[in-house]
This record gives sequence, C-alpha cells and structure tokens, in this order.
Amino acid sequence: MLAKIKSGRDSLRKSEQKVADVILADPDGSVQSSIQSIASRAQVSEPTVIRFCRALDCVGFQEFKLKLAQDLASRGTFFYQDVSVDDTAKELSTKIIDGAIASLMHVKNQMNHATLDQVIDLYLACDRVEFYGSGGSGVVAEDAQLKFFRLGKTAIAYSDPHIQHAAASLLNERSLVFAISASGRNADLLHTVSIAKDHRASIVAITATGSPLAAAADITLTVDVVEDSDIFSPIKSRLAQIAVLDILAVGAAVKGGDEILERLARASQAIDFKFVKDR
Amino acid sequence: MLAKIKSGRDSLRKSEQKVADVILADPDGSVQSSIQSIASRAQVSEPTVIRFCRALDCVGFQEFKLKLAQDLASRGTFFYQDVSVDDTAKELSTKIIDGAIASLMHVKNQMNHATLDQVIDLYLACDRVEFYGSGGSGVVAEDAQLKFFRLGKTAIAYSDPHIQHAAASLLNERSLVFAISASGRNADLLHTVSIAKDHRASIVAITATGSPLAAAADITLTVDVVEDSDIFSPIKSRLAQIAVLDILAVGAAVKGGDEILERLARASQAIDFKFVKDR
DNA sequence: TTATTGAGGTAATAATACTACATAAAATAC
DNA sequence: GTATTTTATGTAGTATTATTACCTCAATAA
Repeated sequence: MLAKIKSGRDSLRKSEQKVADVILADPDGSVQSSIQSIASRAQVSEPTVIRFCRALDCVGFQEFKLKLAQDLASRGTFFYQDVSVDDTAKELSTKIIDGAIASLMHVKNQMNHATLDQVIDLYLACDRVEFYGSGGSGVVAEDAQLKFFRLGKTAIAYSDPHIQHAAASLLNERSLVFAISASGRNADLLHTVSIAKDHRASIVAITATGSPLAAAADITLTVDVVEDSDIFSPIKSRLAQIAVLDILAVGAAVKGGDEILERLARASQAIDFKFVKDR
Repeated sequence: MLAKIKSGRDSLRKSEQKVADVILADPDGSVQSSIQSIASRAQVSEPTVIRFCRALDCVGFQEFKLKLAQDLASRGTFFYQDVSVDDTAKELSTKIIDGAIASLMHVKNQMNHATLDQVIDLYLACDRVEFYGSGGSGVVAEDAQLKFFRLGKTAIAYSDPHIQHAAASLLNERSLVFAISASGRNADLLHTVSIAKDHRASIVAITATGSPLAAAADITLTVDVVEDSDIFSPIKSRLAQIAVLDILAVGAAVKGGDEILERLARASQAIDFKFVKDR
C-alpha cells in the first residue's frame, strides 16, 4: 500500500498528491487520523481525500485506512537502533522490541542444527544436568533449570561462582554442564569449567564465538549479539540465550520419546494443580 | 489483540462475551464491519460493543478495529506454530523462534504508551521498588532486579511466596511493587499484593487483561500471550514480560535525567570492572 | 469569445460511533 | 425475605465522520 502510494503519486491529480505527501510523511499518524484532519493537513477538501482513496482502488476512506494499517503492521523491518534521551515512550518500546526481534532472527539464522542435535543427544544420555551462569546469565541458568527439570532428570542452576565451583567438583562422567556467558570471558566460570572437566563432565557452552569459554567447552552453541547499543540494559543476549535453551529443552522433550513426554505430562499436571491459579 | 480477547474473554460481562465470540469466530470479517453489524450479530446493543472495546484498553471501537487489523496482518509473517514430535532440529528452532518473535511483535502492538509513562513516573517518584513473581515469573523478577538496581534506587526481587509476603508488610507509601504473573491468578501473589496495598505501596501488575491481579493493581501493563502451543515450555510469556520490564528500565533511565544517567554510568563502570570477563 | 471538460470545493445527507440516562438484574445488607 | 445498593445492559439522542450531489472555476479547444 505504501509502495503503491509512492509509485502512483505522480499520476495523481495535483491536490491528491498533497494528500499522498501528507500520508507518506507520517503513515503511522495517518492511520489514526480522521478524514478531516488529513484533509486539513493537506489543505484540501474532504472529498479530495476520498477521491485519493478511490484512485488507490479502495472503496472508501475506511478501507484505505485499514489497508494502510495492515501494511504498516506487517512490514517486517526490524533493526537495531540506539535509544536516545529524547525518545518518547512509543519510540523507546519500538526500538527495544525491534532490537530484540532482530537479535532473535539473528540467532535463528546462525543456529547450527547439527550441534543442536549433538547437544540434545548429550542431554538424553546424561544422568544430571547443571547450569552455570553469573549476573544476567544467572537468570538464564535459572530459567533453564525450570525448563529442564520438568523433563524428569535432575537439573540444577547455580549463579554464585563459589557454589558453582563446589558443585563442579562433585560431578562425574555422566554429568552435563551448561556454561552460560554472553562474553565467554568470565574468569570464575572458566575456572569452574576446568574443574568440571577434571571430573570428566561434558561441557556445553552457550557463548560468543572464539571466546575462551568456547575454546574450553566440548561443544559450543554460539550466541553472538552486538551489545553496543545495550548501554542501558542487555536484553538482547538475554533473550537469545533463553531462546537457545528453550529450543534445546523442547528438542529434548520431542526427541526423548514417550518416556520423557510422559514425565513431562506428569510434571505439567502437578504444575497445573498447584497453579490452577497461575501456571 | 486476538490473544488478549481470548485470554480476557472469561473476565468480561455476559453480553460482552457474546461480542468476543462473534469477533473470535470471524476476526477477518470483523475488521471490516461496522459497530452495528457486530452488535446485531452478537445480539447486543451498540454501547455494549463499545464497552467491550474499552475493556480491552481501547479508547473506542475505531481504535479496537485498527489494532485488530494490525494484529491480523502481522500474524502472517511470523506465527505461532505448534511443534510436533517428528520435527527436525531445524524446524524446531524455526518454530520456536518465530513464535517468540510473534509474541514480541504482539507486545509491541498492544503496548499502551500512556500507561508506560505513568509507570515510569511512579518509579521515578518512589523510594524503593520490589519485584514479586513465582516460578517462571520469578526468573523475570530477578532479571528486573538486575536491570533496575543499576539505576541507583533500591531494587529487590523475591520469588518465594512466603518471603514476598513478609517483604510486603514492610513496605510504605513510598514503595513501588511490580507483581508479575502470566495468568494473574496466582493466589499467593494476590494475597501479597493485598498486604502491600494495606501498607499503601503502589502496585503495578505485569499480567493478563482482566485477570484478578490486574483488578487488584493500581496500574496494569498487560502482557497477553496465547500459551496453548507452549505445552513444552512457556517461553513466550517469559520473553514478553522481560521485554516490557526492559522498556520500563530503559525508559526510566532516559526520563530520569542526568541524575539517573550518572548513577547508571557508575554502575556500568563497576560492572565492567568486575566483568571485564562477562557482563 | 464561447462551449466543453475536468479538477476541486461547498453544503447537505447518510452512516457511524459515542454519550447520557433509564431500567432491569444481581449482589449485598439488614 | 425484603430493602438497598451496585452492576449490567438497553434506549434514545447527539456528535462525529464519511459520503454524495451539486456547483464553480479554470483550462483547453473550436
């Protein structure tokens, strides 16, 4: 629709072009405007606006506005854009969510599916799984614990470096560790991983390509996110990590066969029972 | 919007539910209908339709139709799709991430910016802020704590119902509480909120439209997500809640002026110092 | 200059959305 | 169980908005 207006603009009559210009200048505002506000902004009469709509194959102004609105909603252009101090609440939320979406699309595109399968197999073969992360990644680790413990196997998250440390020394060759860090340069976590390796646990890193943590791990699920624009709060890496772990958990449930699906059903029932109120 | 109608349907009045049913039965047709055709199809009066729209946070029928249209349009690009047992790793990750993206786009479209501003003002005016959530929402609460404590004001998250309970009784009229729950039917949380209200704290709910929690709160930031497809793990509400809180935190930082920006700079430096390794 | 055509405005009309009020139903108190 | 209050929903009227019919003015051509 927007494209149609742009391309058709020159073949319109003079005052209809004024209407086109007003709409192209602020499409988002236009969908909320009435015909008279558009007419006055374009300095033309209301019938002219209607004639403009008819020229674009719409039966009336209503239909035009509807089509325009749908056009605006579906144009999937999401890109990172820095927030600035004089953004309105609306601009802010658009920027942040577009950035988050762009980051998820990036994860989707760079995802290595073979690695994904390997990790799922590792999980299905192990006895227990532990998630280590600090700060923001600690939240991700806890979220992962919630996802995985429902699959029936022991799943624990630690966000305190000292406890991670201690926990790692209790692992064995049938343990699986997920080490989560956006930068992959958390010294404490690297140390914990080396201890876990000493005890022959398998290590899966969820981190940036080429980082020390990626090098230390047996398998790495890369989650690279440009955080330049994240001065205020690092949402992008957070969401990306959560998404990756979600894919793993769902993949494990699906691939694990009836046994896991059954456990899952039982866990869900229990949850539903406790949270008739809130799941 | 569609999700909002679905999730909010049961908390609507009887005749408004008829309207909801008519619209859910034929959303595409509804966006082209006038208020009276919908009223007659639902066998209710026109004002009832308007009241229905208002119940969904729209200022009138026009806005409702517009939002619905945008919702329907954006449904096309990324859409919720249930995972199935014989999906490959690739299909799985596509489905999950597309679902997550759809959910974020949904948040973006349904976001009420005036409310957003109100909540930011509340935060800027308060002395301390606490985040309450259990289970999955507990993770969100902790993530929020990490975001907000960097702004310089006391910020604490509790995910244990009993501790929330105790904490709420220590609040005062200069306290701000964020109550987080996907369904808004967590009985423990509702109780905690009532205690917090007794102590005159301000309550902001991050929950579903028309839920008990939304009713109990002073202000509600609605996050409606269809979780039907989330048998395996509820990632969508998680991401949506995190995104909303991120927007709030960034909004507060931006709107709080130099004072907050300075505090943030100091906090970031400290974080960078500790996490040269990992932020 | 004077018809002829079409662009574009004015004013009236139709339609649509919305408001204020009244009544009926339900919930609560006595 | 009745009275009182509250809540839900419809009726009727009003305001807004879109649309139509018609008229004027300007441009072109005979």
